[in-house]
Amino acid sequence: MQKSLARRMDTFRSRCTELGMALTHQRLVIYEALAATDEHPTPEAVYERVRKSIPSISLATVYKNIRSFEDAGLLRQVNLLHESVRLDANLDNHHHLVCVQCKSVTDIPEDAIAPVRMNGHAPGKFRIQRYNVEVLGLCAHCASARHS
Amino acid sequence: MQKSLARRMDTFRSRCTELGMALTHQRLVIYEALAATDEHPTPEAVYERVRKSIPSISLATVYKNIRSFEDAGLLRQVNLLHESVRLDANLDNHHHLVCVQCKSVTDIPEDAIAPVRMNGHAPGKFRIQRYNVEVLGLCAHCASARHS
DNA sequence: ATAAATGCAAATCTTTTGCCATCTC
DNA sequence: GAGATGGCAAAAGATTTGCATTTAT
Repeated sequence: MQKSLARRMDTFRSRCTELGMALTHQRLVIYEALAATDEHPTPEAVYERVRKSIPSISLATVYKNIRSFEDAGLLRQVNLLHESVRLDANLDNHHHLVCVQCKSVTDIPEDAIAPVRMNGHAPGKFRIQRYNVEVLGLCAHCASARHS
Repeated sequence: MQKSLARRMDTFRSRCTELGMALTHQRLVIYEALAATDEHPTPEAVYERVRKSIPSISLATVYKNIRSFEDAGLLRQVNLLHESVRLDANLDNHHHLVCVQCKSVTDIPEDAIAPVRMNGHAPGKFRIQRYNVEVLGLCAHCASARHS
């Protein structure tokens, strides 16, 4: 079951208090816009939505808060993994090891991972073509740096 | 086994010819820079590398060619999935259905997918934290639009 | 010779920053 | 009232575009 909007807002409020983040009107509206949808909006899209209730809000404020929410663990980027576009000339099907710390990306062959399968029914009428697995964790280097 | 650089360059040449793309010096050098590494460089990084052999090359040329290579299926973005940053307030562990056509992203609960496991040994000394699965394919809407 | 590709500069888009006014605690 | 936050405008970055020149076929 998905967490209800009300519960998410509660979590939001407590976490803000916990971190000493002021509960401003704009913050509440921005977070609600995010928590109320599962459409993975862009910052721009969030801005447009929030503008409906706070026409004077600034795009910079939206960006600043998105940042704060990420830092607070209240938000994730769908691709939190790489700071910018990354390219890959390896056309063989493969998966990635992504270091959550240094953001390095390492290819792993497709067969290094047990075949992924949906449990039961495919959701909706989605026509599956392939699976992309990102293995998140700490690379050897970052893992050992932790011991310092 | 990974395809050798030489083989990749062969594929590159044939595909270019096939598509009527001129085999310019810059193109060869750019593609080689990409094919010779698995470091997932940014466009900027590619530019810097290519500049070593063609100091006069323009960043715009690098961008233009990256585009062409993607279109030609000679290159993939690691996150080919979304055109820009996408946000997600759903903090529960979950996976994504990504429509390769309309780029829509839909959450699916973690347990909709059979637990992912590495076959045998974890590569290197990578310390695995969690798995992120992207199920790529066509959403119901785009799948049906195909029949037109 | 023709069509495509390059290089350059300017344009566009996205995201961040600095600073003062304002608001929360 | 002190410190955090918002708004605005400017800055910084990333990517694209237009156009004249050069290059591949």
